[in-house]
Amino acid sequence: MARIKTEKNISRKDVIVTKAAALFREKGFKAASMRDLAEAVGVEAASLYNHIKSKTELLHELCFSVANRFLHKIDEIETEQISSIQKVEKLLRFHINEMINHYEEVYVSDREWKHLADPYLSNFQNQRRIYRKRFAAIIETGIRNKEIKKIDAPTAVLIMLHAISGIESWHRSTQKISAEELEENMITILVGGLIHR
Amino acid sequence: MARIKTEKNISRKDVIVTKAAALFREKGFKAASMRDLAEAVGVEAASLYNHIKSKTELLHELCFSVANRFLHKIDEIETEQISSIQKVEKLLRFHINEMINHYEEVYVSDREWKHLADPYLSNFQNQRRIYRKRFAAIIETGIRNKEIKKIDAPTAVLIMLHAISGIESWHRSTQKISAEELEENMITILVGGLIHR
DNA sequence: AAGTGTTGCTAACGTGTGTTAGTTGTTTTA
DNA sequence: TAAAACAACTAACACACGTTAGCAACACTT
Repeated sequence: MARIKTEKNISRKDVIVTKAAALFREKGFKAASMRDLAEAVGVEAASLYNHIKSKTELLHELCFSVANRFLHKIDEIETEQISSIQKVEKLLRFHINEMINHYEEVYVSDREWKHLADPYLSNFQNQRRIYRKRFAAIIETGIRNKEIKKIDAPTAVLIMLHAISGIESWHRSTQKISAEELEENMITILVGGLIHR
Repeated sequence: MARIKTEKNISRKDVIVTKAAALFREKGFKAASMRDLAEAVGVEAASLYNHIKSKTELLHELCFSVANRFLHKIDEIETEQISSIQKVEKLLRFHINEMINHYEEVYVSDREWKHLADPYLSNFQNQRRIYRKRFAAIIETGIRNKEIKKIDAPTAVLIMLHAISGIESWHRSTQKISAEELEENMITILVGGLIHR
């Protein structure tokens, strides 16, 4: 009888959630079936339900664990005594590293949250909206201090966050530059722009 | 008997494809059912098949019509006698306007192409890869001419293209800045960067 | 070694899916 | 106005899906 292998401190549920992230990323939440997931885990579909409540529960867990990591980080950054530009850069670097190191979870949280069911859906959307407002507030402070150009802050946030989700393409490309190079390039372009002066 | 209304030069198939774009954008390709689509069109599900071959055909049409518009544009821009930065800006403005004015089709083409079936899938991926290489080539020329900073061109392309897909959030936000403002802000940030000099 | 909870299995249910067949009604053509 | 082409309908099929019930095998405690 095939058992789900676990190492210490990793529950069988964690194994399932992790495999689910990879699967949802690859196929999309709706297109990924519980039978697919079972195969990836090495078990029959019904057996999954000894560890999880439902397919959507997997999505909840993924989306909110990612969202919470970002919320904690912005909590931390807001209180630091550094310039706005430095705050923006720090937040961006965190996003970039999350996308590099926890690719599948972050990607799924970003693209598949639409398939959450209420009340989780509204909750998630709220968190997201608030997070973006706080990000925009940092930028607006920077504009008032003349560190940052006079731009529409929400638009800037939208550009930054979506630009980072492009790391998806980096992950899948065959000729990758290193993670460090990627990070530096993204910061250069997003913060400093394209034009050579 | 409920008939699909058409105006001149718009076939019933076009009506279906357009409604499909809106539906696929809202729910995702997999989650959108033919019965949903039928309801949006105002007809029974089976009736759709008098006009289309299959559900995936709808996705093909959407993806490739969008892809072709971008390919034509880059053909045009490549031959122009302007600086690399100007070419980049022109291409970006085209992307932005496509995203503003043909939101649903562009969005679906961007996010749902994974659900294409071979040989369409490989075909689409190829076109996409080639398009990005041509975009990167423009940037590399700019770098050699010292118009553009020494950055990794593929990374720059990835940032630009994904940043633009963020216009999705603009579409759904309640307090929108105008389309013109959006365009100018995006160009400012993407081409000129964040830092005030 | 016995007992107990855990984790797996098989079988199956109910529902929703894309799609086809066959028919009826409507518009266009001759 | 009759015939031909088109576009809608109802009914149904075959299949894949998420999930549950009931039972068997394993692992750990005492």
